[in-house]
Amino acid sequence: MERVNLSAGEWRVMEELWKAPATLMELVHALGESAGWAKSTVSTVVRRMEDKGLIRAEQEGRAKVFYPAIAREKAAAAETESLLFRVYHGSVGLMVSTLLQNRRISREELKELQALLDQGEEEQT
Amino acid sequence: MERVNLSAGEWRVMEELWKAPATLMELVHALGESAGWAKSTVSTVVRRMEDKGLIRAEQEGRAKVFYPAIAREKAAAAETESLLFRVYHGSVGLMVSTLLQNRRISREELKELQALLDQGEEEQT
DNA sequence: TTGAATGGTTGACATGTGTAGACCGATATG
DNA sequence: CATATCGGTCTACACATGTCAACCATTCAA
Repeated sequence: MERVNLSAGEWRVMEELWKAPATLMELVHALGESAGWAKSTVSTVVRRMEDKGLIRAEQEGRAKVFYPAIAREKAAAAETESLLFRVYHGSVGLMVSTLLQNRRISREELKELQALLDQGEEEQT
Repeated sequence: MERVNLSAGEWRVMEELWKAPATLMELVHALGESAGWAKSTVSTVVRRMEDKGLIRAEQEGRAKVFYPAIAREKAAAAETESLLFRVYHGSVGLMVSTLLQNRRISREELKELQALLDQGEEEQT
């Protein structure tokens, strides 16, 4: 269970690659639009991420195609756990309560959450 | 609604100050034990935090006493919201579901969460 | 009076991250 | 052929953060 902890910029890149693997130039276009990054910015971030093993590249014709090397769920879980302990000392209740206090949550979403909890209860049995 | 976003080190300091306001030396002792920080490390981090307005100091006798300048709930909420959007695009359901998937949650905690949700439902009415 | 404790301040270095300009070779196209 | 585009590398800078050693002035106890 590796300790992945992505920066905001790294998340942007991963988001693209989780949608679909892409060449550097595809990333340049996507992130140029969505993040306003210059080509060299994209390139640098991508290179550093490859060095770290967050993504990997495969030569495909003239261009390299980049793939995520970690699953989105894994990265999301790692970030979330890290925050859970740093901020809430591991208390899920506190975290969820904060989450709920800070928004007007829709009736539908409440139902969904309750369903999630019920599911958790069953598994426990 | 200021954008507070504390680093891991800053959290350690704030944790101490949220327990109770403290002098630099009290922080040095506490963080020396809990974090293994040298006196100068504590001092530097504290100074930078004061510059940023995260904490404020009041002369009290020979020593300055440091106080948190932001509430814990505010800081916690800011971090949580930031993660919620960066990682889950704002979906509370996804976030909670990840949280639940990653642990065996106790029956009591489940009850608590359910109570939280029920409360949310009432408010909505 | 001298040495330890109190209560600091300063300057410095390493690493990670955000950001990009300059440059370069290959290829496609007018 | 010239030149634009594709696909990419390299170097560099700034700022935040983690980390500390060295230094200093004041006070208090032995």
